Amino acid sequence: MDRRQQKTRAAIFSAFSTLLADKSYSKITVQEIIDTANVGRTTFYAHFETKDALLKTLCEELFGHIIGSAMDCTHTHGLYSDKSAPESVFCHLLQHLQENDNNILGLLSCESSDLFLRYFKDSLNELIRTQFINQNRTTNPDIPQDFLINHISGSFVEMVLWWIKGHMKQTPEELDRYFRSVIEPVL
Amino acid sequence: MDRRQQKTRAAIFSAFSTLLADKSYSKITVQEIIDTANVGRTTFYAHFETKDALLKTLCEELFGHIIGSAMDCTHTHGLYSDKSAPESVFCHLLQHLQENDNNILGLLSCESSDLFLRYFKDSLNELIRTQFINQNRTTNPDIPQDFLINHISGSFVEMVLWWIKGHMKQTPEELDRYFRSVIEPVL
DNA sequence: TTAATAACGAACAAATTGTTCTCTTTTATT
DNA sequence: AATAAAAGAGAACAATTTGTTCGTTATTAA
Repeated sequence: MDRRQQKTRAAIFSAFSTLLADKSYSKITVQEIIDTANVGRTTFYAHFETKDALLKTLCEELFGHIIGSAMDCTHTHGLYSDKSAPESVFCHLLQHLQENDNNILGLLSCESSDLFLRYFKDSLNELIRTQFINQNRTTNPDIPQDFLINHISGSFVEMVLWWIKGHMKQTPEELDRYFRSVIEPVL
Repeated sequence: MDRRQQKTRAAIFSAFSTLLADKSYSKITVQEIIDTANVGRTTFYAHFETKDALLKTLCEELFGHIIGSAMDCTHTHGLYSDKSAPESVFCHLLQHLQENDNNILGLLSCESSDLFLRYFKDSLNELIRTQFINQNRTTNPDIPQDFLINHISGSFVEMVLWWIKGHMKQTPEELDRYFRSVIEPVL
């Protein structure tokens, strides 16, 4: 890809992230993104059709990366490494979040975090669903598997929201313990 | 209150709900609300400062009502009527939702459902928190109560999202059973 | 009946959006 | 180093949208 395109793209993403740290997605205008990124109006529209398209692309890059790494993790270890293991995929994910790659935390702490967490949850659902299918788990037959999968990914997302809201006082390991203590009993 | 004010207010709320059934909140313009409600531009702004203020007021009216009724329910019965009771507050809430007062379901099924469910969750959190305080529950001391409260209300909201997404195939009683089977083990 | 008040409608400036030009700069390639 | 292709800049644009300010008309409560 042309070096100019890369630079422009990076500038727009960076500007967008910066703005998101300050104000909610809905209040950010294309004009502001253009000004902050310091690119021409035409250039922006050459790269992204709308502000929504920009958001979508950003989410795809971000969560594609983080979930991809978790996928690798589960392929070798399963949802948990083993029954007594301190290292679950969830812990792995939380650590990834805390490392703050690509300022993902900035996005998840911003006013529009819901937005990102929905994308996150969709990816998580996939991750957990494949785990269930691979492991042929024997769950309570009275409870639909689909419900359980949604419960797990949903609870995880809600936990992350709670974590962020409380300024991330807990370590990923602590959170993982909390999470397992409310999830494992239902599996 | 002046009869004219009531009518205007109702017309705006109704127009807003109608529009929300068709398109996402962010894509609705004040102009459309004005046109649909068939009120003057000045009149709209005399009632609500912005579109956001309108949304907030609508949410307050809606969830104030539904949670208020659940509050009454828990004051007499507690979070569950008794250990083996088929009637939990959650069931009560779900039934309320299904009855579709004020077209609340229309709002919760719309593209902006997240928006409403956040309001819903905040109210729920209050409801559950007061329950915990009143009952002096003896929960696992290693897990913060705050985490548990968030887990419960969060899971409930995620379940409702799941329910709506799947076109509400289940009855409130079924859902209540699912929910209790994943929540009671952790209490 | 009357005084208060709510709604209406037109017009307004300012900001935003997405597009279409032309012109300049930067690439990759030969 | 020369060149053709691609990308960006910048100005101008019509169309919407927003929130406000008028003066006027209708409705309400007393």
